[in-house]
Amino acid sequence: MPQLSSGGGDDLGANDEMIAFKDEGEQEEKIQENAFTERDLADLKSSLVNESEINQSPSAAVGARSVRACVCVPKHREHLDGVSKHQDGGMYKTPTYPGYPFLMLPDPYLPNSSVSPSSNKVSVVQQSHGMHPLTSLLPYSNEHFSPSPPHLPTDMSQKTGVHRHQSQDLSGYYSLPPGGVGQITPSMGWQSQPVYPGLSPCGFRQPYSSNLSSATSYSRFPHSLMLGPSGMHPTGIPHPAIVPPTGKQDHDQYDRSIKPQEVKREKEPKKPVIKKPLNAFMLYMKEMRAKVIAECTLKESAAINQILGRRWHALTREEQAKYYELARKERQLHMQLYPTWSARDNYGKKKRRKREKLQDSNTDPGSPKKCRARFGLNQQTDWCGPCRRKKKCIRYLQGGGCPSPTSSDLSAIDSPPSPSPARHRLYQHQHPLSPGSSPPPASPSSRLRLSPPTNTRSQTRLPLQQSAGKRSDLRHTAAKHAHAHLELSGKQTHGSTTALSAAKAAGLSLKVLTETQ
DNA sequence: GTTCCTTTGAAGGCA
DNA sequence: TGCCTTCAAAGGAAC
Repeated sequence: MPQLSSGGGDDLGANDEMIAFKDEGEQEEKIQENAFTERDLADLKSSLVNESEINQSPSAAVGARSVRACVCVPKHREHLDGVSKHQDGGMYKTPTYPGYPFLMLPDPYLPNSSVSPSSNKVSVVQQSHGMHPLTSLLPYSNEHFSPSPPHLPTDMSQKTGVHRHQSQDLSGYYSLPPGGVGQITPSMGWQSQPVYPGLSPCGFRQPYSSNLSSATSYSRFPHSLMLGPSGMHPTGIPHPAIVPPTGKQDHDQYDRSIKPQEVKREKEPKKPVIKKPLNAFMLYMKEMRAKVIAECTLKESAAINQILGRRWHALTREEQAKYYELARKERQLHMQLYPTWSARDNYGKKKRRKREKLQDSNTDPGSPKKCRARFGLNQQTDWCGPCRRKKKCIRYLQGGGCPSPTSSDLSAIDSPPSPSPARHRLYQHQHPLSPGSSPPPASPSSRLRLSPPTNTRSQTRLPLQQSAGKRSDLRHTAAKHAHAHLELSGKQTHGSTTALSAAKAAGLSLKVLTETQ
């Protein structure tokens, strides 16, 4: 795991944090800075039209790459290298993101995001799936908080705005409070820093000009989440991390604010949910997902994520460092915006039922706690009977109750040394093919898995076939695609740790792994 | 409509 | 302090 040395320290306002990104696009930046003309704007509009046409026939855009389908596997090694290079380029140089990072600021949350006026430079058209999440870095530039850009066309937001939804009709997306951010055109939002200085009808700029002048990232947060008093940040600036309480679906409803749902929503205002800032891997996934989908014609996120996890490990430290740095800034910004927010605030949304179930387990004879107590096990250190879980009894969670341990279970419990699951995985990570190494504690579901040490999770994950369990053949098929992809990549990276881990993650047998080695 | 799957990393809670 | 859990994104599939 690349540990960032945080060269410039963690101070949010450090200018050095912007240097790296500025260097990459400095040339274009200067050019664009001087070249913004009405002609550019016209080109921009034209590009928007073109993009719109492209979006109407996505197959055309993806088709070429999709031809490879799952056949992308054979070229994997090269592909991987290509991806790595492409990532570099994609992040900073590739023509896919012309002028990046200063010429565009598409909304990472906007599938159809095309351009952004966020920069006081000329925005350029951006393919939806090509939109670069690292545009989050853009706002970190002081430049975006410079005084109101005189060259910014007044109608620019209307032409090049960031929006989050597929529809071309922007007018209906935003129901913004009068006198608030609503005065920002729909395309303006978190990524429209250049607009802040001039806007601020609701005190938009003031809170930020001081605190976030040099290290801010709004890009990840959808402008569509610009909330009224209930959802707006105390600073008066709606942070895109704020989402309606019930998640994506509500979010969509919220965006399509002219729909009747909003009326109902207004009647029942709910406390907005501030999402967690994305970590490095999540940022990486957001960027690479589209590529993987196109290359492998996979649609199932689970399979895609496996590949992405594999590729993540294949990245160099420098490549990963970019994402770690971005994630760090995201967290810092998030921390500044919501100093009182805690990840705990969002606990229980998805797992509420499961937690309720766990709570119930405390009163159930089959609960892990009582299970251990029943068999005289140490509540903290001993395994919970047959499932060998420390704190949760898998069988109980499956609904079968915590069974009585068998003799072998008890012997396993008693047999010293009994490494903790994490230690066991760490050992396996260090000695992946160690003859005496026993498999990690069985877990029927990844939901119940134990968290391995950092960067070892994928290497110790149960084979997908197991975790898939009762999944349909379709799901298996999708997963197998990922497996095949991973398998061959593992072979082609012959002997590499990452290949091994990927192969293991893909459920390859030890025999296969050995042969691969 | 909700949950699961799948990944890694961050953060919080618990013992 | 170490371990464990939950959430963050994504979207198809299953329930």
